[in-house]
Amino acid sequence: MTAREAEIGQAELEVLQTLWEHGPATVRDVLNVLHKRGRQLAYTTVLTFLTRLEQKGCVTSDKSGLAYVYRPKVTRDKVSRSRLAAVLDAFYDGSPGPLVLQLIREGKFTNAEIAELQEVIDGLDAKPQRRSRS
Amino acid sequence: MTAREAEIGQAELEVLQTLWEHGPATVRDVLNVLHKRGRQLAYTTVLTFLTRLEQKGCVTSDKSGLAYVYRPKVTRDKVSRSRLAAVLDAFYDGSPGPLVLQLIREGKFTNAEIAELQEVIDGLDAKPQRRSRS
DNA sequence: TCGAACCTACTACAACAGTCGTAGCAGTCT
DNA sequence: AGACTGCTACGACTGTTGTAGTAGGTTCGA
Repeated sequence: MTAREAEIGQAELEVLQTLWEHGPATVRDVLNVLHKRGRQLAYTTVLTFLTRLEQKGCVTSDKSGLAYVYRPKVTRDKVSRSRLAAVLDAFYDGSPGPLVLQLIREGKFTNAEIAELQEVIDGLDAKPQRRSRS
Repeated sequence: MTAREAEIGQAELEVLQTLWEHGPATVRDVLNVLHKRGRQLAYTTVLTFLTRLEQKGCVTSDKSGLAYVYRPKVTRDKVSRSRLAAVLDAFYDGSPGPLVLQLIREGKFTNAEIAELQEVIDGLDAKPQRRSRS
């Protein structure tokens, strides 16, 4: 419970994402990335988000040179896991089967993904009750 | 965009869930269900949530008899879809493959689910580029 | 018919999220 | 040294969410 990832807001998350993607960055770095994406924000707004993220334990900062450099303290993987788990608990009774079925029904998977999935699943040695190849 | 499901708060969602599970209900009905679950809320709090959900277009109400009866206007399916899509977009680049792989890696699936999944996937006629049977 | 029980409408308020402005400090260029 | 530029600290404001109280109407049984 080091970081309360659950309480990362939408806009805060955007900022955190740029850190995950681009590594350690200053406020201005983040701002530039966001601007490039068409996200118009004030410098101080980004600063606020980074400060709040730091208070929440999601990033650290150290002053190297002129400005503070922020770097993520929680991994993207961890946050995604907990977000996914939240949706899973709220809507799929915590079990991922129905979730995947829904994704399949919606045709979200590309053929390539389905093939890959097939491979991975076959690779799992989970009760090989109906596997036809070894 | 009839209903802005994105903006349903956590507590509001709890209320909406009871409507999905128990069908049309009055404020008191919902309150009873929640109390049974150990969720202690005031009557007026539930009323507030239902009122807000109605403003957001997520439920409808009609006065049949003494009290208003609320019924869901958005389906659970629709909301779960949009929630899942949000996580998908934010963390998995919109493609569900990696998401499922993560679930598998975490061992979230039971063996039975994996078997079922296998079945469903095999049943899909997705460019059978590596299917070995049938 | 009178009171208890129940219902809704309205109001309130704290916390948080999103957004930014101002003020002041530090380094830099001329 | 003075002017610029860039950075941070702090405060502020709005809207939303979670939570609830109060006031006033309606219904139903005694």
